[in-house]
Amino acid sequence: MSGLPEIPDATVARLPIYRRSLVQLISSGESTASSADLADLAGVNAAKVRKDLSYLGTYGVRGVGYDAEMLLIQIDRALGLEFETPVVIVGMGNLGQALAHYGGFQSKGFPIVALVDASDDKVGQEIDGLTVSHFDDLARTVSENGISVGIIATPADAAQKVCDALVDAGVRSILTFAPTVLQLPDSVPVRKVDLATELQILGYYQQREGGEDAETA
Amino acid sequence: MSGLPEIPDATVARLPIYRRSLVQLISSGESTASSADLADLAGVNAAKVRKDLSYLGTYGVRGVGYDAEMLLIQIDRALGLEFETPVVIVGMGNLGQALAHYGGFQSKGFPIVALVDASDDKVGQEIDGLTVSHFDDLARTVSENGISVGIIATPADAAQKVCDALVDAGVRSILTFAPTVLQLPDSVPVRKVDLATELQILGYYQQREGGEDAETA
DNA sequence: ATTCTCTTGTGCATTGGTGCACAAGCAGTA
DNA sequence: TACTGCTTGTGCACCAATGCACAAGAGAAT
Ligand SMILES: NC(=O)c1ccc[n+]([C@@H]2O[C@H](COP(=O)([O-])OP(=O)(O)OC[C@H]3O[C@@H](n4cnc5c(N)ncnc54)[C@H](O)[C@@H]3O)[C@@H](O)[C@H]2O)c1
Ligand SMILES: NC(=O)c1ccc[n+]([C@@H]2O[C@H](COP(=O)([O-])OP(=O)(O)OC[C@H]3O[C@@H](n4cnc5c(N)ncnc54)[C@H](O)[C@@H]3O)[C@@H](O)[C@H]2O)c1
Repeated sequence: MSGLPEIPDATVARLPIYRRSLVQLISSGESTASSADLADLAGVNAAKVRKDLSYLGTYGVRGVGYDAEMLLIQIDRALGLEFETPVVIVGMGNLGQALAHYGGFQSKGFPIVALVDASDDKVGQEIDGLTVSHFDDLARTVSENGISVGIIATPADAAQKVCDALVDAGVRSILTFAPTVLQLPDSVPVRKVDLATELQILGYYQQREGGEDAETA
Repeated sequence: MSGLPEIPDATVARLPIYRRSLVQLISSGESTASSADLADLAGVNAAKVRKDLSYLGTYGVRGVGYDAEMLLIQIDRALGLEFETPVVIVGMGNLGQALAHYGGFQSKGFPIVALVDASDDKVGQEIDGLTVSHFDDLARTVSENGISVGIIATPADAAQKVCDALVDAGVRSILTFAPTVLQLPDSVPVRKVDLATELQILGYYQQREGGEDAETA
């Protein structure tokens, strides 16, 4: 579809960090950003920054750096952030409600436009200006609102069912908090956030305290 | 300290998934687990499972598989899960409160034993059986409770300060939700969970919808 | 004892990621 | 125009991770 040249996974995972760093530089008045500046703010090697950015095209100027505004536009284009991406949260328990209240998604281009739960306790309730709708109406909720991202915040044992329903409803990518492996078509990308897993990973490095790092990929 | 042979990062990140799969097999009555079983539940390649587990030692039996209970013990030993690891949450806003209410940490060996905030609105409040203590008392809170993990759930601009305070207080590893790069000594491992970043990564893969995967590392 | 079946453990080739080091090239100055 | 200072873009060598493929070994059956 897009004529872009295929960006390595490791690079894609860093683009949002560069973006954040860049926004920071811009808001502090800089109009150009060098790879060294970005490397510093992003906590990585400057050569890596340059190689990563080179996948977007040749937007740097030797001897000067990158034009900050231009680079931001290019990163946004690569990440598909030119347009807003509406999100639905499924599962309005502890976590789902915290996510619904969080303003950070809206401001980053991912407005939360619908909330869904299966429990009668939750359905109909108003949370942060949105009325919780029923899981059975998911397909309609998704299509009516043009939703393309689904966030799963249900217990693990409901996650696969919710996942299937989201895919059927036409959601194009999924972010899950449920600690379980989801089965889904290759055409729908998933990211998993599992907090207990993160703590367990820390346990390993903490145990052999003494230096090795534990970078989040 | 431990005479263990140094486990690759990629393997460490998968051990918690194997652990979860193993617990699942055990609770469904299995007493042995083959690499194929585990691979299936964990959503990875069977050869990878075997190579990963081989870093723990030689606990499999050819023709049979792994003794489930024994393997669980070995994974727990590698991850330092033999003993409970007390946790403090700093920042009792939306997210901090959701985390405090979540029972999953306790049951996975990471009891939340203290809650901290800097705002007078929050300090003194009781949440889930714990009284929120003041940020200025962090050092005492950490040492009195033998806390070794700190979770940062404050806004990004307070995160570095909180991080420094946690390290000074003697915390041995950190999990942060603040969307910012933290500066801290190599001896203290960190893991970062950044939800906006996750959504942006999904944006890339969604844009070039058509097959490439987007595995969480 | 021999054979057959099943599963581990690992050697090896391949792929992906990292970072050093340097030539290429722009801007500003004289 | 020629020179200087700075920063990009990338070739290259290294290291980590992946997964195929197979020999080695365990147990069951005959
Ligand atoms: N709360 C946390 O801080 C936290 C931390 C780490 C992981 N998690 C994970 O996040 C998930 C949610 O956690 P939580 O604490 O919010 O749980 P919760 O029990 O508070 O909320 C779960 C919600 O999902 C709803 N639900 C159940 N089945 C559903 C279905 N089929 N369709 C729609 N909604 C359904 C329930 O009605 C409930 O409102 C869990 O998988 C949990 O393991 C939560
Ligand atoms: N809520 C979410 O769903 C969500 C999602 C993604 C990321 N995050 C990130 O998690 C962090 C917390 O988000 P939130 O929505 O809970 O924010 P919040 O504003 O609701 O809560 C922040 C809390 O931190 C406290 N605080 C501020 N400075 C402090 C300090 N120095 N020491 C101790 N406490 C301090 C505040 O008093 C407040 O109670 C933010 O960095 C946010 O970007 C939150």
